Amino acid sequence: MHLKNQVEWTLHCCVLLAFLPPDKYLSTKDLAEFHGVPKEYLSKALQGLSQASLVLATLGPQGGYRLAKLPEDISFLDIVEAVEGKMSTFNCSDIRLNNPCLTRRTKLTKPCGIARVMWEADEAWRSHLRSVYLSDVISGMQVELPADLLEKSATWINNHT
Amino acid sequence: MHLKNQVEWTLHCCVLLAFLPPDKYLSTKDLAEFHGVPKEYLSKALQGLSQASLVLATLGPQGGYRLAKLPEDISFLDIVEAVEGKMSTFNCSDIRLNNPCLTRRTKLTKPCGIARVMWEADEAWRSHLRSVYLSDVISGMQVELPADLLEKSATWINNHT
DNA sequence: GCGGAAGTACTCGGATACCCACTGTCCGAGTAGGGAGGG
DNA sequence: CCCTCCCTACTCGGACAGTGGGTATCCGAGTACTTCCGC
Repeated sequence: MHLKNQVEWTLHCCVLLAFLPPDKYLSTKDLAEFHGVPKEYLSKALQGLSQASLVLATLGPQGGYRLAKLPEDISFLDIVEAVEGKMSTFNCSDIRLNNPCLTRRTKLTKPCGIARVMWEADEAWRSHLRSVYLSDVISGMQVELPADLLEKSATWINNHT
Repeated sequence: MHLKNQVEWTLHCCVLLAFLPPDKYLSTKDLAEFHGVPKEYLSKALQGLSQASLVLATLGPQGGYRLAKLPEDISFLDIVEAVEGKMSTFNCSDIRLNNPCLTRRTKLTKPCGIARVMWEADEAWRSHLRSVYLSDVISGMQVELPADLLEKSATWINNHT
């Protein structure tokens, strides 16, 4: 069990896009350059965000992506699920039905107890991601990161729009 | 992100082993037959449990596996980590260090804020798994499952030791 | 000088190869139980 | 009849192939800007 690299890249891209002036766009090329990741592959991850309506895309020169919503309205779960999918991490294949002691008549109404625990754990994970918004980490960064780095990054963004 | 099938198999095997009379063993062959899964591959998963000292193995006729501890002392996390490993689900490759605005002097002491959130979510997942013990699901099964199924399964186990 | 249309350059989006880890399988090392033989 | 030794059969453990999803890449469809031409 392992999250894709794309998740990390996408999260960082969203943070960067949050610093973008309104109605401006940042291209995949610039996003990839800023984070030092392969442009073409990052593009595929951003497609997921676009399909999930988390970002807006525009073509042509000066085109690219920008956030479709405010950072206060985009949770980590939104981004993670846009890339990883909404499928549960645990897949119950109901192997209890292979129990040789089961007769035709015995009915198992409730879902498998083991699967229930695993699904609860999955929900605990998602619940935490759902509780953290993009704006939260941005506020944190503005406190923790050196001021000059934030300023230089902001100007870098402005030079690339 | 997706858990291996082996996790499901292993959890069910542990539950079955909990019903085993003390000092008796159940072979991989029987465990595989009971759950309808490939014997050879299940063996590989049980090796993980053995290396994590969750089960004891014995060779020869009448050999196999039995729990090394009481069901009250084996958490879901123990089993999941024995199969999936203790590695975090989120791998931070520190792409923030590729930021072109970073100078040689700027120091980033704290870990990446994004990674911290993802690690917290991972910990929430593990925390839930850590709070549920094998004995819990067994108690639940003894309430929910039909009595005759439990009895037949118990006799099945006794016939295979 | 101004408006419009064509051309161009740049963007996203989907379709296409490559590679590692999960899945599945096999065989060898080692041991516990059973049986035969001797006392 | 009982004890000991040997043999057999069964077990786990690690080493060996096959396949699907993640990783990386490329090219085509579409658009906004720019430039040029005509009025």
